[in-house]
Amino acid sequence: MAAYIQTVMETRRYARVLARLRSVGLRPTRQRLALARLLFDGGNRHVTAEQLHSEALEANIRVSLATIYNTLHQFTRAGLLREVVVDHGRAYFDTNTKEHHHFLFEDSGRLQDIPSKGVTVTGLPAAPSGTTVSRIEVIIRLREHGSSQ
Amino acid sequence: MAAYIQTVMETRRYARVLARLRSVGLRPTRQRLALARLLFDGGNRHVTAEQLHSEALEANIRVSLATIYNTLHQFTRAGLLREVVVDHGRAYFDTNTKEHHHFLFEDSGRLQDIPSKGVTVTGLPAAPSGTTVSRIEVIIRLREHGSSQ
DNA sequence: TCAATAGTTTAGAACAATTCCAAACTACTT
DNA sequence: AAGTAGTTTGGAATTGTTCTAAACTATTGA
Repeated sequence: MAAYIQTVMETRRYARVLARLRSVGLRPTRQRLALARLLFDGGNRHVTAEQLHSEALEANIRVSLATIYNTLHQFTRAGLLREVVVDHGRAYFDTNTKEHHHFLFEDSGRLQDIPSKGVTVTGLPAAPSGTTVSRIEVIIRLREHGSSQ
Repeated sequence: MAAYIQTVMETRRYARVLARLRSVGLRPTRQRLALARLLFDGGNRHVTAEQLHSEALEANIRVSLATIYNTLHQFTRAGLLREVVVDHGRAYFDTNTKEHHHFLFEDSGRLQDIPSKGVTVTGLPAAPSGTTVSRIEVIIRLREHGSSQ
C-alpha cells in the first residue's frame, strides 16, 4: 500500500518533469530527466556544475561533466534556472527563478536566498540610453565572525 | 616653460604615488610605481589583469602577468582597489573604493559606476546571526537593445 | 658605501573551471 | 524499421589565475 502510493507519486513527479522539459522544447532524455529531478524535486537550491555532477554519480546516474554543463545552460536559457555569479571561479545555478536577492557567506562561498518581499532599491538613475534593465541584483556579503577568519 | 611645468607636475605625481605605496607598506618598486600610475592617474577605472598588462606593455613598462596579479591583489588588500565580480572568468578591479554600485552592460561585460548618491536598499532582513554585513552590492544588468543580441 | 637580508619579480609549470570536438548514441518521425 | 536531427561523451583545448623556485632589488645598518 505504502509502496503503491510511492509509485503513484513517482509517476506523477516523472510526468511533471517530463512535461516541463517538453514545454521548453528539450527532449526528455535519460540524463536531462534525472538532472531535472535532482534540481527541482525539493526546495530551492544553489548548485555548481561539480556539485551536481557528484550528486548525480552518487545517485548512480551516469552523466558526463560536459552534459552537466550543457544541461545547466540549456535549463538556464529555458528559464528553468538562473545563473548567479558571486565569486570568480565557480558559477552557481539557482533553481529559484523568481525575483529575489542573495546573502553570500564570504568564507564558505555559500549562497542563501533573501525573500524579495519588501526589498526595494530606490534612488537609482535611469538606465543609460539604448539599454534596458534586464535585472537588478543585490548581493549582501556576509562575514562570519567568531570563525578563524 | 611648458616643459618645465610638465616636469613639476610629473614630479608631484610621482611623489604622490610613492607616498601612497609607502603608506600601505609596499616598497615602491619600478613595477608598482608604473602600475599605480596607470591605475590612479586619471578618473576611476575598471580593469582586468589582462587589460592592465597590455596597457603596461604598450606603455613600454616591462612587467610580467604574475606581477600584475600580485600587484592587483596587494593594492586590493591595501584598500587602494576593490574587486568586483560580475561574470565568471574575469575579475575586475575598481579604482573607486568608495561605497557605490554598478551598471553592467551584459553584451560587452563593461562596468560603469553608479554614483551611490541616494541609492538605498530597504526592507532587507537582518544578517543571519553569527555574521556581519561586509558590503552590499547592487548590480544593474543592462541589455543593449538595437544591437544584434 | 657595501653587504646582508628581506621583500619582489619573473618565466614557466600547474591548476581549476569551462568549452570544444568529433564520434557514438538515442529519441522522434515516417 | 530506417533515417535524421538532436544528444551525450571522453578527452583535448582554452582561459583566467595561482604557484614555484631562482634571479633580482630596495632597504638597513655597519
